[in-house]
This record gives sequence, C-alpha cells and structure tokens, in this order.
Amino acid sequence: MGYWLMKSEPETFSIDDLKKKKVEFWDGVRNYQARNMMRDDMKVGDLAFFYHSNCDVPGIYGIAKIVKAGYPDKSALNPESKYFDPKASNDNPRWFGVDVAFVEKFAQPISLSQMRAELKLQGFRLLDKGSRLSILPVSDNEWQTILKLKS
DNA sequence: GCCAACGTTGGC
DNA sequence: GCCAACGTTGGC
Repeated sequence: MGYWLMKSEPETFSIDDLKKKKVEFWDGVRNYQARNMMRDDMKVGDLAFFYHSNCDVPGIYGIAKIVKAGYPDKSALNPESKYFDPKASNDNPRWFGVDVAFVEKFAQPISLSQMRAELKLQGFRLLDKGSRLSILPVSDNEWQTILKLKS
C-alpha cells in the first residue's frame, strides 16, 4: 500500500469539510510533480495524511483514503473556476485529481514543529527548506513514525 | 536553451 | 505582512 501527504489550506478545504462530505474530488493541483503522482502513482486504497498549511498550527489533521485513481480535473476547463487553465482542453486535460474519502480526524494535530523535532524524520521531504509541493510520497517508516507522534 | 522577471507558496 | 524558495513564463 502507498502512503501520501496532501496539503490544503483550511480556508479552502478542511478536514472537517471532508468529514462532512465523506468523499471529495481533490482538485486544483497545478504543479506537474504533484499532478504526476496523482495521475500515475496513487492507487485506490492508498492512505494520505491530510495536512493543513497557512494556518495557526500547520500540521497533519487526519487521514484520508484514495477511493478513485487519477482522472482529469474538469475545473481547469471551467472559466468560472479559480482553477481555470486556458491551456487545458478535453483532448489535453493537463491537470488531474483523485477522489479521497474521509477516514479519521485526529483529536490533536501532529504539528510541523513536532515533526521537525523528530530525528527519525530527517530526510522527509515535507521538512525540506522551502518545500512547497502539495502532494508528497510518504515512506512506510515515515508513516509509522509520524503516527507515533499522535498525542 | 538561457535566464530574468514574475507569481505563488507557506512558515514565521 | 514579510520574505525566502520555488516553478513558470517569455524574450532573446
């Protein structure tokens, strides 16, 4: 099974929103590395940490599950959407997303600073200086190590 | 193909 | 709100 980390700003889409909706299309990713992972590498059944950025306590707020593998992100075709991309078309959708389902919301988030303090997480890409990638692969070891930080 | 300019991300 | 890091764009 694959493990991932998916970033979202709580203002845009939060773990509570996902809990309410149960399943949601993860749209709006406009970065090629992140797109490639969603299009090519994410499999149904994979689990993902739900990370919130740009908020009081940046960190992991819960877990989601991939329930549908990558397919075109139609928001790129919609001029009304804030994710509209004039270079996308039906023939060449350019951007992709996956469906994720709510699994769990942690009682307390696992904060970025907690993860930075964990020596075993040295090398985890999230912690790289200037890391901005919104979809990240998480190794087995990293996944287990991070879960142990839950309070 | 280089690289400066620009826009965005995201922690602080 | 600041600013460093990064990705993308576009002129040449």
